Amino acid sequence: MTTYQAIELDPWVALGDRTRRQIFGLLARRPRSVGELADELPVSRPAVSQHLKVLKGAALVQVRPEGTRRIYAVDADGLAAIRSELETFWSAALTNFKELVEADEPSGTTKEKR
Amino acid sequence: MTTYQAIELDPWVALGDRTRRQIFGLLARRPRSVGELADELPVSRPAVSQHLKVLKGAALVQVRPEGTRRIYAVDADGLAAIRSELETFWSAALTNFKELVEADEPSGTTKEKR
DNA sequence: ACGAACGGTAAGTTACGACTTACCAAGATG
DNA sequence: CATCTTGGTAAGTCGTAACTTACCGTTCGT
Repeated sequence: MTTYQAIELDPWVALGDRTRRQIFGLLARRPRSVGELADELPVSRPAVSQHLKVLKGAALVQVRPEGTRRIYAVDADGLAAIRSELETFWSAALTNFKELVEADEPSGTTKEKR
Repeated sequence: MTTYQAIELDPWVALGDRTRRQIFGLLARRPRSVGELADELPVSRPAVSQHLKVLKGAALVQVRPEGTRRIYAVDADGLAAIRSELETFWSAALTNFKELVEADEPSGTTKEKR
């Protein structure tokens, strides 16, 4: 229990790692086996395995057994989840900007003095 | 030179941290000073300062001096950047899914979700 | 000018994430 | 069955991110 063996359900944390984002990018292109991924990355196969575990814990990828191989693919639902969370930030920020532009706000929600 | 004082330009890494995502979420709602942020978070003010430095390095926030206070706000461009990167994953995955669906129709390979 | 408010930086501690190698389990293949 | 392939897991090392407290520079108020 030294590493990210523990359940990691935060997709942001999962994609926060460069290597995992690379893996995710490769899988977005097309599903691949663990070995295939490792071949295209500068890390060992076990490392890829561990990263996949995190991505899977974050519901960003899915596995499909195929003989002795495990074919990984991106999980559309998980991707949609983090996407919508980003949209939340986005719309909140946009709303905020609009209020700033309008500059004079009757409602007391915007003004804050301290 | 102990911490994230170094330039951090990766927005994914920046948002990978829970506290920073909280800060970012607060700023998305409305701009705030460092002290205001620290008041709403379970960490010290210097910690907030350090997180803001990372977010700024990732071009996710902007600063505006106002007296002795520094008003931080989300940077629309930075947010747009990470947003479009996510869209890249999204469209790639969608294309991939379509290919998969179109690919195996004849054989006994049926629908499989999750 | 003095002190308080505000915030950035330094320095140091601590926890944990990202690797590695070694080993083990399970399915294909002869 | 023996063995090769494929991958997940264990154990351990190492670097660094996320905190803390202490300190310092600025700007405002009196």
